Amino acid sequence: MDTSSVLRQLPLFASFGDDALARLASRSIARTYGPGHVLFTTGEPCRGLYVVATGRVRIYRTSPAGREQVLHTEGPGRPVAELPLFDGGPYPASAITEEESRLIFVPRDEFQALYRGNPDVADAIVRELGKRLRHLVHVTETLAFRDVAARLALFLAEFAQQHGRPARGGVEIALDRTREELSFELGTARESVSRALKQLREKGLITTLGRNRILIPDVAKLRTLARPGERPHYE
Amino acid sequence: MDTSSVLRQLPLFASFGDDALARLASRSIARTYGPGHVLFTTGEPCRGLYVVATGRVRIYRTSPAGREQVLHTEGPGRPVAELPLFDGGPYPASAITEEESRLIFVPRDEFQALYRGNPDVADAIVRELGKRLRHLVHVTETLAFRDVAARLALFLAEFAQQHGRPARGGVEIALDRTREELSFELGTARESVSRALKQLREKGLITTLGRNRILIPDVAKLRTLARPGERPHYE
DNA sequence: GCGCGACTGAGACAACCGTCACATCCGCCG
DNA sequence: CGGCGGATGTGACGGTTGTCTCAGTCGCGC
Repeated sequence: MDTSSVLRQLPLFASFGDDALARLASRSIARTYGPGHVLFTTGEPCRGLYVVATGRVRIYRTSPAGREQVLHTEGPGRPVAELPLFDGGPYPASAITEEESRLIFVPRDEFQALYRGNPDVADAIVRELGKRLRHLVHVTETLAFRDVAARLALFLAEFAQQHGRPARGGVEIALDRTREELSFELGTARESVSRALKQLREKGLITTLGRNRILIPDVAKLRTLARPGERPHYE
Repeated sequence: MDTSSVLRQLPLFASFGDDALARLASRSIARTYGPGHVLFTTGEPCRGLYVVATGRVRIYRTSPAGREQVLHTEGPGRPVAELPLFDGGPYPASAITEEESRLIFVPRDEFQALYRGNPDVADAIVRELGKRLRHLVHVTETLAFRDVAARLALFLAEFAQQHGRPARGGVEIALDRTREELSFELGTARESVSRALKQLREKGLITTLGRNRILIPDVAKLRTLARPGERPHYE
Protein backbone atom coordinates (compact mmCIF):
# COMPACT_ATOMS: atom_id res chain seq x y z
CA MET A 1 0.00 0.00 0.00
CA ASP A 2 1.51 3.33 -0.96
CA THR A 3 1.62 6.40 1.22
CA SER A 4 -0.75 8.47 -0.88
CA SER A 5 -3.60 6.03 -0.64
CA VAL A 6 -3.17 5.69 3.09
CA LEU A 7 -3.28 9.44 3.56
CA ARG A 8 -6.27 9.58 1.25
CA GLN A 9 -8.31 7.60 3.74
CA LEU A 10 -7.73 10.01 6.59
CA PRO A 11 -10.53 12.38 7.51
CA LEU A 12 -7.69 14.75 8.21
CA PHE A 13 -6.87 15.14 4.54
CA ALA A 14 -10.29 14.55 3.11
CA SER A 15 -10.39 17.94 1.47
CA PHE A 16 -7.07 17.50 -0.34
CA GLY A 17 -6.67 17.34 -4.07
CA ASP A 18 -4.69 14.49 -5.57
CA ASP A 19 -1.66 16.59 -6.30
CA ALA A 20 -1.53 18.21 -2.84
CA LEU A 21 -1.75 14.77 -1.39
CA ALA A 22 0.99 13.45 -3.62
CA ARG A 23 3.22 16.33 -2.57
CA LEU A 24 2.58 15.57 1.08
CA ALA A 25 3.22 11.89 0.50
CA SER A 26 6.50 12.62 -1.20
CA ARG A 27 7.72 14.51 1.82
CA SER A 28 6.56 11.95 4.33
CA ILE A 29 8.39 8.88 5.46
CA ALA A 30 6.59 5.56 5.71
CA ARG A 31 8.24 2.89 7.77
CA THR A 32 7.36 -0.42 9.36
CA TYR A 33 8.30 -0.98 12.96
CA GLY A 34 8.38 -4.20 14.90
CA PRO A 35 6.32 -4.60 18.07
CA GLY A 36 7.66 -2.77 21.12
CA HIS A 37 9.40 0.01 19.25
CA VAL A 38 9.45 3.26 21.22
CA LEU A 39 8.55 6.15 18.93
CA PHE A 40 9.22 8.89 21.45
CA THR A 41 9.24 9.41 25.20
CA THR A 42 7.77 11.95 27.62
CA GLY A 43 9.49 15.30 27.53
CA GLU A 44 11.25 14.78 24.24
CA PRO A 45 11.01 17.65 21.74
CA CYS A 46 8.52 17.03 18.98
CA ARG A 47 9.84 16.13 15.54
CA GLY A 48 6.63 15.64 13.64
CA LEU A 49 3.35 13.86 13.25
CA TYR A 50 2.85 10.11 13.04
CA VAL A 51 -0.11 8.57 11.28
CA VAL A 52 -0.92 4.91 11.84
CA ALA A 53 -1.31 3.02 8.56
CA THR A 54 -1.51 -0.47 10.04
CA GLY A 55 -0.97 -1.84 13.52
CA ARG A 56 -1.50 -0.16 16.85
CA VAL A 57 0.32 2.46 18.91
CA ARG A 58 0.01 2.89 22.65
CA ILE A 59 0.41 6.32 24.29
CA TYR A 60 1.29 6.15 27.96
CA ARG A 61 2.98 7.70 30.98
CA THR A 62 5.47 5.97 33.24
CA SER A 63 5.82 6.46 36.99
CA PRO A 64 9.19 6.77 38.67
CA ALA A 65 8.46 3.42 40.31
CA GLY A 66 8.11 1.79 36.91
CA ARG A 67 4.35 1.57 36.71
CA GLU A 68 2.57 2.52 33.56
CA GLN A 69 -0.72 4.22 32.68
CA VAL A 70 -2.09 4.04 29.17
CA LEU A 71 -3.74 7.28 28.06
CA HIS A 72 -5.03 6.03 24.75
CA THR A 73 -4.20 3.70 21.89
CA GLU A 74 -4.50 4.57 18.24
CA GLY A 75 -5.15 2.29 15.30
CA PRO A 76 -5.18 2.57 11.49
CA GLY A 77 -6.04 5.99 10.14
CA ARG A 78 -5.42 7.81 13.41
CA PRO A 79 -2.88 10.54 14.05
CA VAL A 80 -0.49 10.36 16.98
CA ALA A 81 1.14 13.26 18.80
CA GLU A 82 -0.55 16.11 17.01
CA LEU A 83 -0.71 18.16 20.20
CA PRO A 84 2.92 19.25 20.54
CA LEU A 85 2.93 20.38 16.93
CA PHE A 86 0.79 23.32 17.88
CA ASP A 87 2.05 24.71 21.11
CA GLY A 88 5.64 23.78 20.37
CA GLY A 89 5.95 22.01 23.69
CA PRO A 90 7.50 18.60 24.25
CA TYR A 91 5.64 15.32 23.95
CA PRO A 92 3.42 15.02 27.03
CA ALA A 93 3.63 11.23 26.98
CA SER A 94 5.50 8.30 25.47
CA ALA A 95 4.49 6.12 22.54
CA ILE A 96 5.27 2.55 21.63
CA THR A 97 4.08 0.13 18.95
CA GLU A 98 2.02 -2.69 20.41
CA GLU A 99 2.39 -4.88 17.37
CA GLU A 100 4.12 -4.66 14.01
CA SER A 101 2.96 -1.34 12.65
CA ARG A 102 3.39 0.73 9.53
CA LEU A 103 3.56 4.42 10.33
CA ILE A 104 3.73 7.50 8.19
CA PHE A 105 5.84 10.27 9.57
CA VAL A 106 5.14 13.86 8.53
CA PRO A 107 7.97 16.22 9.51
CA ARG A 108 7.06 19.12 11.70
CA ASP A 109 7.74 21.91 9.22
CA GLU A 110 5.89 20.22 6.43
CA PHE A 111 2.85 19.71 8.57
CA GLN A 112 2.77 23.22 9.89
CA ALA A 113 2.87 24.72 6.43
CA LEU A 114 0.01 22.40 5.67
CA TYR A 115 -2.44 23.34 8.33
CA ARG A 116 -1.69 27.02 8.22
CA GLY A 117 -2.69 27.21 4.60
CA ASN A 118 -5.60 24.88 5.03
CA PRO A 119 -8.49 25.70 7.32
CA ASP A 120 -10.09 22.30 6.76
CA VAL A 121 -7.02 20.59 8.15
CA ALA A 122 -6.96 22.89 11.15
CA ASP A 123 -10.60 22.08 11.76
CA ALA A 124 -9.99 18.36 11.59
CA ILE A 125 -7.07 18.65 13.97
CA VAL A 126 -9.11 20.60 16.48
CA ARG A 127 -11.73 17.92 16.36
CA GLU A 128 -9.06 15.28 16.98
CA LEU A 129 -7.78 17.22 19.96
CA GLY A 130 -11.32 17.49 21.22
CA LYS A 131 -11.88 13.78 20.93
CA ARG A 132 -8.66 13.16 22.80
CA LEU A 133 -9.65 15.61 25.52
CA ARG A 134 -13.01 13.95 25.99
CA HIS A 135 -11.38 10.56 26.20
CA LEU A 136 -8.92 11.79 28.79
CA VAL A 137 -11.72 13.22 30.90
CA HIS A 138 -13.25 9.79 30.78
CA VAL A 139 -10.01 8.13 31.87
CA THR A 140 -9.59 10.60 34.71
CA GLU A 141 -13.11 10.08 35.97
CA THR A 142 -12.76 6.33 35.81
CA LEU A 143 -9.53 6.38 37.80
CA ALA A 144 -10.97 8.73 40.40
CA PHE A 145 -14.32 7.06 40.95
CA ARG A 146 -14.31 3.37 40.11
CA ASP A 147 -12.57 0.36 41.58
CA VAL A 148 -10.60 -2.09 39.48
CA ALA A 149 -13.49 -4.47 38.79
CA ALA A 150 -15.65 -1.59 37.58
CA ARG A 151 -12.88 -0.21 35.40
CA LEU A 152 -12.36 -3.62 33.88
CA ALA A 153 -16.08 -4.11 33.27
CA LEU A 154 -16.24 -0.73 31.56
CA PHE A 155 -13.21 -1.49 29.43
CA LEU A 156 -14.57 -4.84 28.32
CA ALA A 157 -17.98 -3.39 27.53
CA GLU A 158 -16.46 -0.66 25.39
CA PHE A 159 -14.08 -3.08 23.74
CA ALA A 160 -16.97 -5.38 22.93
CA GLN A 161 -18.88 -2.53 21.37
CA GLN A 162 -15.93 -1.63 19.18
CA HIS A 163 -14.29 -4.91 18.32
CA GLY A 164 -16.70 -7.60 19.48
CA ARG A 165 -18.40 -10.04 17.13
CA PRO A 166 -21.72 -11.78 17.80
CA ALA A 167 -21.42 -15.41 18.85
CA ARG A 168 -23.57 -18.11 20.37
CA GLY A 169 -24.62 -16.90 23.79
CA GLY A 170 -23.50 -13.30 23.51
CA VAL A 171 -20.65 -11.22 22.13
CA GLU A 172 -17.14 -12.58 21.82
CA ILE A 173 -14.01 -10.49 21.98
CA ALA A 174 -10.34 -11.21 21.35
CA LEU A 175 -8.33 -9.06 23.71
CA ASP A 176 -4.90 -9.34 22.03
CA ARG A 177 -3.35 -8.19 25.28
CA THR A 178 -1.68 -9.93 28.17
CA ARG A 179 -3.06 -9.40 31.65
CA GLU A 180 -0.16 -7.11 32.32
CA GLU A 181 -0.91 -4.89 29.32
CA LEU A 182 -4.50 -4.80 30.49
CA SER A 183 -3.32 -3.65 33.90
CA PHE A 184 -1.52 -0.74 32.25
CA GLU A 185 -4.72 0.38 30.59
CA LEU A 186 -6.65 0.15 33.82
CA GLY A 187 -3.98 1.77 35.96
CA THR A 188 -3.55 -1.20 38.25
CA ALA A 189 -1.42 -4.32 38.80
CA ARG A 190 -1.41 -7.55 36.83
CA GLU A 191 -2.67 -9.55 39.81
CA SER A 192 -5.59 -7.20 40.38
CA VAL A 193 -6.71 -7.76 36.81
CA SER A 194 -6.73 -11.51 37.43
CA ARG A 195 -8.78 -11.00 40.56
CA ALA A 196 -11.21 -8.67 38.83
CA LEU A 197 -11.66 -11.12 35.96
CA LYS A 198 -12.42 -13.83 38.48
CA GLN A 199 -15.02 -11.59 40.11
CA LEU A 200 -16.77 -10.94 36.81
CA ARG A 201 -16.62 -14.65 36.02
CA GLU A 202 -18.21 -15.56 39.34
CA LYS A 203 -21.03 -13.12 38.76
CA GLY A 204 -21.70 -14.70 35.39
CA LEU A 205 -20.99 -11.49 33.53
CA ILE A 206 -18.25 -13.03 31.39
CA THR A 207 -16.88 -16.41 30.38
CA THR A 208 -13.21 -16.76 29.58
CA LEU A 209 -12.42 -18.83 26.51
CA GLY A 210 -8.73 -19.64 26.72
CA ARG A 211 -6.36 -16.85 27.58
CA ASN A 212 -7.25 -14.41 24.91
CA ARG A 213 -10.95 -14.64 24.18
CA ILE A 214 -13.88 -13.64 26.37
CA LEU A 215 -17.58 -14.25 25.91
CA ILE A 216 -19.95 -11.59 27.20
CA PRO A 217 -23.56 -12.81 27.49
CA ASP A 218 -24.97 -9.34 28.13
CA VAL A 219 -22.90 -6.25 27.44
CA ALA A 220 -25.50 -3.95 28.95
CA LYS A 221 -25.47 -5.86 32.21
CA LEU A 222 -21.67 -5.73 32.25
CA ARG A 223 -21.90 -1.98 31.94
CA THR A 224 -24.19 -1.89 34.94
CA LEU A 225 -21.51 -3.30 37.21
CA ALA A 226 -19.30 -0.47 36.07
CA ARG A 227 -21.42 1.92 38.13
CA PRO A 228 -21.03 0.75 41.68
CA GLY A 229 -22.08 2.62 44.78
CA GLU A 230 -24.98 4.05 42.85
CA ARG A 231 -26.88 5.06 45.91
CA PRO A 232 -28.89 8.23 46.29
CA HIS A 233 -27.10 10.94 48.19
CA TYR A 234 -29.05 13.42 50.19
CA GLU A 235 -27.99 16.89 50.98
CA MET B 1 -15.00 47.50 34.00
CA ASP B 2 -16.61 47.24 30.60
CA THR B 3 -16.70 44.17 28.44
CA SER B 4 -14.45 45.52 25.72
CA SER B 5 -11.54 46.18 27.98
CA VAL B 6 -11.82 42.76 29.57
CA LEU B 7 -11.81 41.08 26.19
CA ARG B 8 -8.91 43.27 25.17
CA GLN B 9 -6.73 41.65 27.79
CA LEU B 10 -7.28 38.13 26.51
CA PRO B 11 -4.51 36.57 24.47
CA LEU B 12 -7.39 35.03 22.58
CA PHE B 13 -8.34 38.34 21.01
CA ALA B 14 -4.94 39.99 20.97
CA SER B 15 -4.98 40.39 17.23
CA PHE B 16 -8.34 42.15 17.16
CA GLY B 17 -8.87 45.69 16.06
CA ASP B 18 -10.85 48.02 18.32
CA ASP B 19 -13.95 47.92 16.21
CA ALA B 20 -13.97 44.15 15.83
CA LEU B 21 -13.61 43.93 19.57
CA ALA B 22 -16.42 46.42 20.15
CA ARG B 23 -18.66 44.42 17.88
CA LEU B 24 -17.88 41.26 19.79
CA ALA B 25 -18.46 43.00 23.10
CA SER B 26 -21.81 44.29 21.97
CA ARG B 27 -22.97 40.77 21.23
CA SER B 28 -21.66 39.29 24.43
CA ILE B 29 -23.36 39.20 27.78
CA ALA B 30 -21.48 40.13 30.93
CA ARG B 31 -22.98 39.04 34.19
CA THR B 32 -21.97 38.65 37.81
CA TYR B 33 -22.76 35.42 39.56
CA GLY B 34 -22.69 34.64 43.26
CA PRO B 35 -20.53 31.83 44.60
CA GLY B 36 -21.80 28.33 43.92
CA HIS B 37 -23.68 29.13 40.74
CA VAL B 38 -23.74 26.19 38.34
CA LEU B 39 -23.00 27.42 34.81
CA PHE B 40 -23.65 24.12 33.08
CA THR B 41 -23.55 20.41 33.83
CA THR B 42 -22.08 17.32 32.20
CA GLY B 43 -23.89 16.24 29.06
CA GLU B 44 -25.73 19.50 28.51
CA PRO B 45 -25.64 20.90 24.97
CA CYS B 46 -23.23 23.77 24.57
CA ARG B 47 -24.65 27.26 24.32
CA GLY B 48 -21.50 29.31 24.03
CA LEU B 49 -18.20 30.36 25.47
CA TYR B 50 -17.60 31.79 28.92
CA VAL B 51 -14.67 34.03 29.69
CA VAL B 52 -13.74 34.74 33.31
CA ALA B 53 -13.41 38.47 34.00
CA THR B 54 -13.08 38.23 37.78
CA GLY B 55 -13.46 35.36 40.24
CA ARG B 56 -12.86 31.69 39.73
CA VAL B 57 -14.68 28.84 38.01
CA ARG B 58 -14.26 25.18 38.82
CA ILE B 59 -14.71 22.49 36.16
CA TYR B 60 -15.45 19.06 37.57
CA ARG B 61 -17.07 15.66 37.17
CA THR B 62 -19.45 14.05 39.62
CA SER B 63 -19.66 10.36 40.41
CA PRO B 64 -23.00 8.58 40.77
CA ALA B 65 -22.11 8.15 44.46
CA GLY B 66 -21.86 11.90 44.89
CA ARG B 67 -18.11 12.24 44.90
CA GLU B 68 -16.45 14.96 42.89
CA GLN B 69 -13.24 15.30 40.90
CA VAL B 70 -11.97 18.71 39.86
CA LEU B 71 -10.46 18.70 36.38
CA HIS B 72 -9.23 22.29 36.41
CA THR B 73 -10.10 25.73 37.66
CA GLU B 74 -9.93 28.89 35.61
CA GLY B 75 -9.34 32.44 36.78
CA PRO B 76 -9.43 35.92 35.25
CA GLY B 77 -8.72 36.08 31.55
CA ARG B 78 -9.27 32.41 30.92
CA PRO B 79 -11.86 30.84 28.65
CA VAL B 80 -14.14 28.06 29.88
CA ALA B 81 -15.78 25.36 27.80
CA GLU B 82 -14.23 26.14 24.47
CA LEU B 83 -14.00 22.46 23.59
CA PRO B 84 -17.64 21.69 22.78
CA LEU B 85 -17.82 24.70 20.52
CA PHE B 86 -15.72 22.88 17.98
CA ASP B 87 -16.91 19.35 17.79
CA GLY B 88 -20.49 20.27 18.55
CA GLY B 89 -20.67 17.70 21.32
CA PRO B 90 -22.09 18.29 24.79
CA TYR B 91 -20.16 19.71 27.73
CA PRO B 92 -17.83 16.97 28.95
CA ALA B 93 -17.94 18.27 32.53
CA SER B 94 -19.80 20.61 34.85
CA ALA B 95 -18.81 24.14 35.89
CA ILE B 96 -19.54 26.16 39.01
CA THR B 97 -18.38 29.50 40.37
CA GLU B 98 -16.19 29.10 43.44
CA GLU B 99 -16.61 32.70 44.50
CA GLU B 100 -18.47 35.73 43.24
CA SER B 101 -17.44 35.96 39.61
CA ARG B 102 -18.02 38.20 36.64
CA LEU B 103 -18.27 36.21 33.43
CA ILE B 104 -18.58 37.21 29.82
CA PHE B 105 -20.72 34.93 27.74
CA VAL B 106 -20.14 34.75 23.99
CA PRO B 107 -22.98 32.97 22.19
CA ARG B 108 -22.08 29.96 20.15
CA ASP B 109 -22.92 31.35 16.71
CA GLU B 110 -21.13 34.60 17.31
CA PHE B 111 -18.01 32.81 18.40
CA GLN B 112 -17.98 30.39 15.52
CA ALA B 113 -18.22 33.15 12.96
CA LEU B 114 -15.35 34.71 14.80
CA TYR B 115 -12.83 31.95 14.69
CA ARG B 116 -13.67 30.80 11.23
CA GLY B 117 -12.77 34.16 9.79
CA ASN B 118 -9.82 34.64 12.05
CA PRO B 119 -6.87 32.26 11.93
CA ASP B 120 -5.21 33.93 14.93
CA VAL B 121 -8.19 33.15 17.10
CA ALA B 122 -8.20 29.57 15.90
CA ASP B 123 -4.52 29.33 16.76
CA ALA B 124 -5.04 30.70 20.23
CA ILE B 125 -7.88 28.31 20.85
CA VAL B 126 -5.83 25.34 19.77
CA ARG B 127 -3.12 26.40 22.18
CA GLU B 128 -5.69 26.64 24.96
CA LEU B 129 -6.93 23.17 24.15
CA GLY B 130 -3.36 21.97 24.20
CA LYS B 131 -2.72 23.47 27.59
CA ARG B 132 -5.87 21.85 28.90
CA LEU B 133 -4.84 18.50 27.45
CA ARG B 134 -1.42 18.69 29.06
CA HIS B 135 -2.95 19.57 32.38
CA LEU B 136 -5.36 16.67 32.16
CA VAL B 137 -2.53 14.27 31.40
CA HIS B 138 -0.91 15.55 34.56
CA VAL B 139 -4.07 15.00 36.60
CA THR B 140 -4.45 11.50 35.22
CA GLU B 141 -0.87 10.57 36.00
CA THR B 142 -1.15 11.96 39.50
CA LEU B 143 -4.30 9.99 40.22
CA ALA B 144 -2.83 6.80 38.81
CA PHE B 145 0.57 6.90 40.46
CA ARG B 146 0.64 8.93 43.66
CA ASP B 147 -0.95 8.50 47.06
CA VAL B 148 -2.93 11.24 48.76
CA ALA B 149 0.01 12.77 50.65
CA ALA B 150 2.05 13.01 47.46
CA ARG B 151 -0.86 14.51 45.53
CA LEU B 152 -1.35 17.08 48.27
CA ALA B 153 2.35 17.92 48.35
CA LEU B 154 2.36 18.39 44.60
CA PHE B 155 -0.74 20.55 44.73
CA LEU B 156 0.67 22.78 47.44
CA ALA B 157 4.00 23.13 45.67
CA GLU B 158 2.32 24.17 42.44
CA PHE B 159 -0.05 26.47 44.25
CA ALA B 160 2.87 28.11 46.04
CA GLN B 161 4.61 28.65 42.73
CA GLN B 162 1.55 30.33 41.27
CA HIS B 163 -0.01 32.21 44.15
CA GLY B 164 2.54 32.10 46.95
CA ARG B 165 4.20 35.17 48.38
CA PRO B 166 7.59 35.23 50.11
CA ALA B 167 7.47 35.46 53.90
CA ARG B 168 9.76 34.99 56.84
CA GLY B 169 10.88 31.39 56.82
CA GLY B 170 9.63 30.42 53.39
CA VAL B 171 6.68 30.93 51.08
CA GLU B 172 3.21 31.58 52.41
CA ILE B 173 0.02 30.63 50.65
CA ALA B 174 -3.65 31.39 51.27
CA LEU B 175 -5.64 28.38 50.14
CA ASP B 176 -9.11 29.94 49.97
CA ARG B 177 -10.60 26.46 50.04
CA THR B 178 -12.10 24.28 52.71
CA ARG B 179 -10.56 20.88 53.30
CA GLU B 180 -13.50 19.38 51.51
CA GLU B 181 -12.96 21.47 48.40
CA LEU B 182 -9.32 20.45 48.55
CA SER B 183 -10.38 16.83 48.67
CA PHE B 184 -12.32 17.34 45.44
CA GLU B 185 -9.22 18.61 43.71
CA LEU B 186 -7.16 15.70 44.94
CA GLY B 187 -9.78 13.06 44.24
CA THR B 188 -10.04 11.88 47.83
CA ALA B 189 -12.05 12.36 51.03
CA ARG B 190 -12.06 15.31 53.40
CA GLU B 191 -10.61 13.24 56.24
CA SER B 192 -7.75 12.01 54.11
CA VAL B 193 -6.77 15.59 53.39
CA SER B 194 -6.62 16.32 57.11
CA ARG B 195 -4.44 13.30 57.68
CA ALA B 196 -2.16 14.10 54.77
CA LEU B 197 -1.73 17.66 56.05
CA LYS B 198 -0.78 16.24 59.42
CA GLN B 199 1.81 14.01 57.75
CA LEU B 200 3.40 16.94 55.97
CA ARG B 201 3.36 18.95 59.19
CA GLU B 202 5.09 16.16 61.10
CA LYS B 203 7.79 15.95 58.47
CA GLY B 204 8.37 19.67 58.81
CA LEU B 205 7.49 20.32 55.19
CA ILE B 206 4.71 22.77 56.03
CA THR B 207 3.40 24.84 58.93
CA THR B 208 -0.29 25.59 59.16
CA LEU B 209 -1.15 29.17 60.10
CA GLY B 210 -4.77 29.16 61.10
CA ARG B 211 -7.20 27.35 58.87
CA ASN B 212 -6.50 29.04 55.61
CA ARG B 213 -2.82 29.89 55.43
CA ILE B 214 0.16 27.57 55.08
CA LEU B 215 3.86 28.32 55.35
CA ILE B 216 6.18 26.26 53.17
CA PRO B 217 9.83 26.50 54.27
CA ASP B 218 11.17 24.77 51.17
CA VAL B 219 8.99 24.32 48.12
CA ALA B 220 11.57 22.18 46.35
CA LYS B 221 11.72 19.75 49.25
CA LEU B 222 7.93 19.56 49.30
CA ARG B 223 8.04 18.60 45.67
CA THR B 224 10.45 15.82 46.52
CA LEU B 225 7.91 14.08 48.70
CA ALA B 226 5.59 14.12 45.75
CA ARG B 227 7.71 11.44 44.10
CA PRO B 228 7.50 8.47 46.42
CA GLY B 229 8.61 4.97 45.58
CA GLU B 230 11.36 6.37 43.47
CA ARG B 231 13.33 3.20 43.44
CA PRO B 232 15.22 1.86 40.48
CA HIS B 233 13.46 -0.92 38.66
CA TYR B 234 15.45 -3.53 36.86
CA GLU B 235 14.32 -5.50 33.89
C1' DG C 1 7.65 -35.14 23.35
C1' DC C 2 10.60 -32.43 25.90
C1' DG C 3 11.95 -28.34 27.93
C1' DC C 4 12.13 -23.59 28.30
C1' DG C 5 10.21 -19.17 29.09
C1' DA C 6 6.39 -16.29 29.23
C1' DC C 7 1.93 -15.88 31.04
C1' DT C 8 -1.51 -16.70 34.53
C1' DG C 9 -3.89 -17.72 39.00
C1' DA C 10 -3.86 -17.79 43.78
C1' DG C 11 -2.65 -16.98 48.75
C1' DA C 12 -0.63 -14.09 52.34
C1' DC C 13 0.26 -9.71 54.01
C1' DA C 14 0.58 -4.87 54.74
C1' DA C 15 -0.41 -0.27 53.32
C1' DC C 16 -3.65 2.93 51.93
C1' DC C 17 -7.90 4.92 52.02
C1' DG C 18 -13.04 5.67 52.36
C1' DT C 19 -16.45 5.76 55.80
C1' DC C 20 -18.59 6.29 60.24
C1' DA C 21 -18.65 8.38 64.62
C1' DC C 22 -17.60 11.90 67.63
C1' DA C 23 -15.06 15.61 69.85
C1' DT C 24 -13.35 20.14 69.05
C1' DC C 25 -12.67 24.56 67.17
C1' DC C 26 -13.98 28.79 65.13
C1' DG C 27 -16.65 32.65 63.42
C1' DC C 28 -20.78 34.87 63.77
C1' DC C 29 -25.04 36.59 65.38
C1' DG C 30 -28.15 37.49 68.76
C1' DC D 1 -21.73 36.08 76.97
C1' DG D 2 -24.15 32.11 74.93
C1' DG D 3 -25.12 29.29 71.49
C1' DC D 4 -25.48 27.74 66.90
C1' DG D 5 -23.64 25.72 62.66
C1' DG D 6 -20.10 24.84 59.65
C1' DA D 7 -15.39 23.35 59.39
C1' DT D 8 -11.78 20.49 61.18
C1' DG D 9 -9.12 16.78 63.65
C1' DT D 10 -8.93 12.07 65.26
C1' DG D 11 -9.73 7.30 66.18
C1' DA D 12 -11.61 2.89 64.69
C1' DC D 13 -12.75 -0.31 61.21
C1' DG D 14 -13.03 -2.77 57.03
C1' DG D 15 -12.56 -3.19 52.16
C1' DT D 16 -9.55 -2.61 48.26
C1' DT D 17 -5.34 -3.00 46.24
C1' DG D 18 -0.18 -3.35 45.51
C1' DT D 19 3.47 -6.49 46.41
C1' DC D 20 5.76 -10.80 47.18
C1' DT D 21 5.87 -15.54 46.39
C1' DC D 22 5.06 -19.68 44.17
C1' DA D 23 2.69 -23.17 41.55
C1' DG D 24 0.36 -24.30 37.43
C1' DT D 25 -0.45 -23.61 32.39
C1' DC D 26 0.33 -22.65 27.77
C1' DG D 27 2.80 -21.94 23.45
C1' DC D 28 6.61 -22.79 20.86
C1' DG D 29 10.90 -24.39 19.19
C1' DC D 30 14.10 -28.06 19.07
